[in-house]
Amino acid sequence: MQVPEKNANALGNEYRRPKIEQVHTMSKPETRIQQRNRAAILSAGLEIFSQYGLRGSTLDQIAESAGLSKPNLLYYFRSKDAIYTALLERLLDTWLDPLEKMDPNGDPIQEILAYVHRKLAMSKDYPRESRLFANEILQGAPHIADHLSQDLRQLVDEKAVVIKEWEAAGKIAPVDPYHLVFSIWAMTQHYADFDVQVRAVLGETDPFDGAMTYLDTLFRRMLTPKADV
Amino acid sequence: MQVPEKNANALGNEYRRPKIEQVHTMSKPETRIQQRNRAAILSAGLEIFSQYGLRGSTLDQIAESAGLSKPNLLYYFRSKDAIYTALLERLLDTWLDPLEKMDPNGDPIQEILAYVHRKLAMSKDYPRESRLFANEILQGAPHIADHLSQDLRQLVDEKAVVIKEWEAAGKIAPVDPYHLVFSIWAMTQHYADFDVQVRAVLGETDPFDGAMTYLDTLFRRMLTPKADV
DNA sequence: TCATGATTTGACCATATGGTCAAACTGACG
DNA sequence: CGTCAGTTTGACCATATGGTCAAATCATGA
Repeated sequence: MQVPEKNANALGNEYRRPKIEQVHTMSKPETRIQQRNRAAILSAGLEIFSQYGLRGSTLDQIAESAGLSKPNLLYYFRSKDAIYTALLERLLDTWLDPLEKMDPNGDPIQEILAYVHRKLAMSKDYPRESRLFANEILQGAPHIADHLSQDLRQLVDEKAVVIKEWEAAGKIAPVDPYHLVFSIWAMTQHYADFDVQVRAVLGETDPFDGAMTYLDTLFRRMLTPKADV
Repeated sequence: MQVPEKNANALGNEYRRPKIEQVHTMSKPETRIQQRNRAAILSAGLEIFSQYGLRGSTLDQIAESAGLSKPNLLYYFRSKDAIYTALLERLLDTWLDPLEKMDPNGDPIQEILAYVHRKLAMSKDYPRESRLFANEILQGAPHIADHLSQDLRQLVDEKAVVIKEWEAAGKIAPVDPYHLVFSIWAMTQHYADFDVQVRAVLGETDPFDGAMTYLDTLFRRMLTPKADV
């Protein structure tokens, strides 16, 4: 499966024959070892990539962190890039999930606050994922540009409609729904991505306690419709 | 090499024969050529580093962007790191400036909004600087950790007091001043650092117009004290 | 014009790094 | 036990990259 690649395909190296990808595509079940090692590699990749970025990370680092040899890594993933890409793709779902969960039929302010809550929890519980993502976007999102203008955009468009409906129903004060979403992303992810800076300023104080309170207050005040309307 | 991150790289500068540093330190005036080339190098460095990060950028890239040969680069800066560090240090002042300008004697809400405005303008006009900074923080701020817990922290502490006084005077609604500052950083810098994402979602629409309106509304609603107080 | 220091560069080096490969090893199963 | 797909690795390679250096070129002021 992955070995029988017959490197004889000395044709263009444009697109290499995926050794492993076929395991997925061609419906061969993963062995226990494969599962374990792939998981270990992705975990190690997350750790390293989130810290040093794609170009700043080396296969040796990842290999060591995964407890495997470098050639062994490349037995499971065709290249460094493949590990990175696999991570990003897996991450994207996780990333959109909290927004997807926002329920059009729930109480508007509660729904938005719950979304903020979920996002902040992600920053707290998955800071490496957040940083990996941030790094990718910072570099111009070369690996996920499509996803952004497809899936992400579509989802946000969809939720923007919902928010506008809430506004029309007088359930929340008027706001630009897109910038509302941006501000939620910005403020919640800030606590993961800029963690060192936040902690440098706050000292010993834990950022997340105060953050939740603050964000709650912020969005409540901004979104609560004026009483007289 | 990047993991080992041996001795605090700030210290490692001692043992080398600084060709250029002496020009600075030893009070020798800069020649016109020096000024021009140093400026070109810093400009090129900003361009490249902000796009690929420290490790992701190469001297050759910077050299080409600066229109100089690689050895010539190293005639003006002792190392790649030296260029990066020089950039960061120059950037720090610029970065703190908008907050410093916040006037304790001005009208509270106006002052805060003006600060937001200045920060957003910086994201718009100096996105490369913003990204360079973001990248450094994301990596754990290895080159400016000190500055953060010194200068930055002190400045924020100082302004936090001012904000608390405004609050005590009933000029603004109660808020945690630290998280208020964080939220301003987060939301304004988001438009520079996550530019691709924002644009992927907004399509053709210019982000900054809507952003200013939105942020203005947001902070006004959050900070305006309740009428009945 | 010439001397002298500043500037520039081609050639070069050591190391790091992504990736390859053939050979060796392992484990599950008939 | 034997087999063979699946797994692992030591040795190796090509290239990229940060950095050095001696020699050449240039600029400027006496």
